[in-house]
Amino acid sequence: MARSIFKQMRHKNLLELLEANPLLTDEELARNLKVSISTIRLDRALLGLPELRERMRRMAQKANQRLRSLRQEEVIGELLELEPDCLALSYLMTSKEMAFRHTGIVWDHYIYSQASTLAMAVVEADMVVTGAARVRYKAPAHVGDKLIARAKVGVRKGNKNVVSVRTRVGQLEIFVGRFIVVACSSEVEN
Amino acid sequence: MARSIFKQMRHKNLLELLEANPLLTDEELARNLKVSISTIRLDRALLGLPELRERMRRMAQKANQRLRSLRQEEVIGELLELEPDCLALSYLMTSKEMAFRHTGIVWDHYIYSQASTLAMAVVEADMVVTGAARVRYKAPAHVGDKLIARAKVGVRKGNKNVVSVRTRVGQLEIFVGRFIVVACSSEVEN
DNA sequence: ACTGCTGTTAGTACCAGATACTAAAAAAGG
DNA sequence: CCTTTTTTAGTATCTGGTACTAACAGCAGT
Repeated sequence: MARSIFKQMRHKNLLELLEANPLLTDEELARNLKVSISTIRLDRALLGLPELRERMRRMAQKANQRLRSLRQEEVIGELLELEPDCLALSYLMTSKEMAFRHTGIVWDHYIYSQASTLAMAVVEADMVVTGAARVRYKAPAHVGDKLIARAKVGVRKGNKNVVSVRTRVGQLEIFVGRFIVVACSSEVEN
Repeated sequence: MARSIFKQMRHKNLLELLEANPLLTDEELARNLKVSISTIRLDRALLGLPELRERMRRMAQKANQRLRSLRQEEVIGELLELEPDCLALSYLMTSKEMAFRHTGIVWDHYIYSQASTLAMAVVEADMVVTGAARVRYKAPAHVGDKLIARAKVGVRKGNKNVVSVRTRVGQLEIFVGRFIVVACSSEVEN
């Protein structure tokens, strides 16, 4: 029973190592954790972690998609719902990289970025640009908070759309913003 | 001599195929170009193109770096001047990673981030937080533009500071923002 | 027609980093 | 001491290659 604690620790370390650097071979992992390659393979199997090549393949594929897909990945956060010219919903998990050094308070520009990209995504046009915005941060967001942003399209005047975005953490509303999103009628072609 | 033209064409096609999709195996490339695998290998050797795994490895590494840089690189730009509670100046070189893929127009949130972090930097306090902002993007910034942001501290009411930020590219003013920066008297210690 | 050269294909041996599986050794616990 | 868990060792096999050798196709020049 005592050993299973070592095992759990090793699994935790393994996950952390791969999180930090997914490009480690089993051999390097083994050296790092001071166990045999066999053990690493066994642990990976138990944890359902794919082999190096598969990990590389996935990262490469993701990178590839990111380079040409635009809409999906350029939205900061994960797009959960989209009804063009009406509303949109996105989810952003905050990590410690997004926070102020030691306070754990998330930088405002991450919240802004999620809101701004969502506001742009919800407007259906060949090309969109943020023209202006008025934003208010009602409460600080902390590392680990799950930010749910909801965009609603308001009035439209010519090529200008007013999009309201409200961001919540649980029940608490932490951010309200109003974006003027300008639709440029494919001024610059693809 | 006539065949060397075919060869050149094939090399061109090979390069284009790999540009479009770097995740093709030699076998797939061979099928695509209707030659043998040997020929593909030979061509790759001649053109100095790495094998699939190496290509994946490079992409994965790049993706890894980019993920890190996007999140960790505190987008501030370079602080050129700082006179606490008075004014500050920062410089941000825009790269293609900061732009909307096909147009070369820089995402608004990068411009916002530079301005916002500068506004926070100029306020002298143990801890600062952006409370609200009103921003206007007057002209698009393009990849390669050097953004110069200038922050000026305005009125102060209690722990709230009004900071104006103006961003220029050369002579052209592309951004104006007014930030409410809240100084928290070290509510959360380091 | 013979020779020389370029370009292409085929085939073999080998490698890294794995999987999948079997077996055995080591470490506790009872 | 015996049982069970955990770890290690070893073998066969796979993929997507490298590196190298050999053969063949086709045309050019003499």
